[in-house]
Amino acid sequence: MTTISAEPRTCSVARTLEVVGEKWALLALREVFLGNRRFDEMVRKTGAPRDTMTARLKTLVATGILERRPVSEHPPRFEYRLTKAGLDLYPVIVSLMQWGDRYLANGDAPPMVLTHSCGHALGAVTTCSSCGEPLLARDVRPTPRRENDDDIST
Amino acid sequence: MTTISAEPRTCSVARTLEVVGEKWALLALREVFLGNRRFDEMVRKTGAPRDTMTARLKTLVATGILERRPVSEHPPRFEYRLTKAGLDLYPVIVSLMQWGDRYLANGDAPPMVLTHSCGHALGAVTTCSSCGEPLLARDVRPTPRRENDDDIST
DNA sequence: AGCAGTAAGTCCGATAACTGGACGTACTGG
DNA sequence: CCAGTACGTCCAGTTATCGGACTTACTGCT
Repeated sequence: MTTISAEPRTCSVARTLEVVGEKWALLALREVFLGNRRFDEMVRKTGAPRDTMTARLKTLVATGILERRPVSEHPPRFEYRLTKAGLDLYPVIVSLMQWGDRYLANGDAPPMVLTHSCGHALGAVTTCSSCGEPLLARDVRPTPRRENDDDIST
Repeated sequence: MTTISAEPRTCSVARTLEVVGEKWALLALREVFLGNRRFDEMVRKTGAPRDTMTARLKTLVATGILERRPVSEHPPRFEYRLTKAGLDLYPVIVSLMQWGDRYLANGDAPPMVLTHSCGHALGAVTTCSSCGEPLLARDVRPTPRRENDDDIST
C-alpha cells in the first residue's frame, strides 16, 4: 500500500507564496495599495526591471489579485486595480512594513508613516478573531487531526 | 544641487523583503513556528533544495531572525530557534496562510487548522492598534510629509 | 567489527530566472 | 516635425535554483 509522499507539506502559506512569494510581486502590490496603478509608475517606484514587472503583473492578474483594465483607448493606457482578493492581501503588506519599521530602522524614523481613518498613525496588530487578543505564536498550535498526520484516509 | 534619485522608494516593505522575501525563507520560518527546528526536517517538510535552505538559514541567522545553536556536541547537531525578531514575523506567516485558506482552497477545507489558546480555531484579523477596528486598505493613507515628497531637506 | 542509518551540510553541472539597456509602437502637445 | 510619455518586448550576460551525489561524524544493531 503506497502512501503518497507526505513530505513537502502543502499548506496555504506555500500556496500563497507560489503567487506572491517574490519581492517584485509584493512591491508592485505595495504601489497599488498606495494608489499607483500604472505600469511605468510601478517600475519607477519599485526599481524592478520592466521585464520582471511585466511577468509579475501577468501572474497577479492571472490569479485574480489584480485586474488590468484599459483606462484610455486611443493612446492605449492601462491601469492595474486590486480585486477583492487583492485587497485582502493588505494585512500581508502591512505586517511586512510593521516588522521592517521595528527591526530594520537603524534607529531612524520609519521611511513612511500611514494614517488610519481614526486619526492616528497606523500601528497594526494581528488578533484572534474569536477572543480578540493580540496573536502570539506561543498561543497557537496545530489542531490535532483525527487521522494519521502524514496520510489521508480514503 | 544634486538630488538623490528618489525613485526606487525605500520603504520598510522593501527592506523586509530583502531578508524574508523569498519562498524558502518564509517556508523555513513556517516550519520553525510549527516547532521543527532542525535542518533536515525543514528540508523535508518544505521541499527546498538543501543548498538553498543552507543559504536561506544563513541569512535568517545573520539578520537575527533565527539563532543557530548546538543541541548536541558529539554527534554535532544544531537547532534553529526564533529570536524575538523572528517571533514578531508571526503575523506575516499567519496572514499569508489566512489568505491562502480563503482564496486558494478550491472549495476544500484548509490543509491545516490552527487552534488558539482561547479554544477556538484561529482566524486572524489585523486591526488598528489605536481604535481596534479591523484594518481595511481604504481607511489608510500615507501621512503627508512636511517636505517635498521626493526630496529630503538638509 | 561491520553494516545501515541519520543529521547537517557541501559540491556539481544543467537549467531557469533575473538584470540593465536598447528598441518598438502608439500616441500627445508644442 | 520633434520631444516626450506610456507600455511593453527583445537581447545577451550574469546569477540563482535545482536535483542528485557525496562527505563527515556519529549511533545502534547484529
